Amino acid sequence: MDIDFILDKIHILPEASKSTLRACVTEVEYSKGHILLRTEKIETSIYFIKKGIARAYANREANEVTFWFGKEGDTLLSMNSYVANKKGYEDVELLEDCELYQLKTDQLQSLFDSDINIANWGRKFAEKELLKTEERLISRQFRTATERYADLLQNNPDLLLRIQLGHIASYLGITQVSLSRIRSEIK
Amino acid sequence: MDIDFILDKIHILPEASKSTLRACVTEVEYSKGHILLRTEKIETSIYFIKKGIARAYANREANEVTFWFGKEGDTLLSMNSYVANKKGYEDVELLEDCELYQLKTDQLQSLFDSDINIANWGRKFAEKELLKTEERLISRQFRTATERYADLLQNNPDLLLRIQLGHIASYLGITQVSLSRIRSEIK
DNA sequence: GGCAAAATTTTACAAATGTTAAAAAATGAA
DNA sequence: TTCATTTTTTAACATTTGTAAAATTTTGCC
Repeated sequence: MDIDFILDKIHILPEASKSTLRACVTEVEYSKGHILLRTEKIETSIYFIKKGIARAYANREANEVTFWFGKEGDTLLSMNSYVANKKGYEDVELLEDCELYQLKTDQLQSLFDSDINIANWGRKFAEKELLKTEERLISRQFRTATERYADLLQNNPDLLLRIQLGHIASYLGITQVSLSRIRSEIK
Repeated sequence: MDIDFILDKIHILPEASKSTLRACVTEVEYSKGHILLRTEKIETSIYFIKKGIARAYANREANEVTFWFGKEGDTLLSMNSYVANKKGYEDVELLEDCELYQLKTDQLQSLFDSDINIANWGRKFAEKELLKTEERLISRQFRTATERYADLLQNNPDLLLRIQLGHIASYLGITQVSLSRIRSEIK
């Protein structure tokens, strides 16, 4: 997935500003299983996923809880590092070999102060992520695990094929045994 | 709670930009029980709460589910209207007589295009709301209803005194009967 | 293909939460 | 204060979801 496409999908940028922003982006590759972001670390980059999938999880006593999946075109970042310059609460693991666009946050921050188009691009980025996050919060409160699984099946069938069910169950907030029960009832 | 304090709490603004923004703000008052935002309506204003509390809820088949409380200093808006200019999924009811600062979103949008400081203020606003929303999402996934009640008791004890328990239970994602059980075990 | 390891499903039982209805307590208006 | 209304708690039972362990299926590698 092309970097121009990803940047414009967030918010259309005038060509001059887009060139400026694109000039800060570098490409990196990591293998499946690589831990890209680590809890307790202040991350200094954000990433756009060119190819591959990843999951964010946090440790809850003995077991880990997955709360985010990202795929091609999605943005991968520690929200706490990006917004508040604090340690994150999540690890991010690559679930496939990944190609990523990397952007240093300090460079982005100075562009925010000098280029109003990029400032508004950053605003739209946060706003769109906010809307997605609020929708997920509401979905979690409103819909049963069965309904949320059906949503996933409808809207992201590829994730179900690419990600193992233990992680999906954790993401849905249920045990793998419950997810198996749900799947056996649906089919 | 003063408008300057609320604006600066989001992101410090140079005095000139703050005056510009403040000039767009008007004060309004509504009584307890007033429905300020309505599902299925594209809202054209956002509000800052000077005094009072409110809740956002959506209808889930027969019963309504509360997913947000706001109090003094909080921002009250339909995220879907503000970000995507679409109908919201929530009603917002005032739970006390309220004094509000009102800001028309079309005025704010044009300030975003002309004043880089206000654009970055809007960016920080979205980013901070995003961080809060992500933390709530994770808390909902990680913590039991009992723990989330304890959090509320610790961080927002005033809400428990000001809001009836049926709404609190709905916000925590449990029935009022379960909340009563939790309360009887804690005390 | 065949084997070992990993992932998924199934089973049986335990624990937590929901439902419905009734009792008790708190609130507010005359 | 008193009474009616609303809110909160309690009780009994049904349903859902979790836990632990075993059985089955899938995956990856030689």
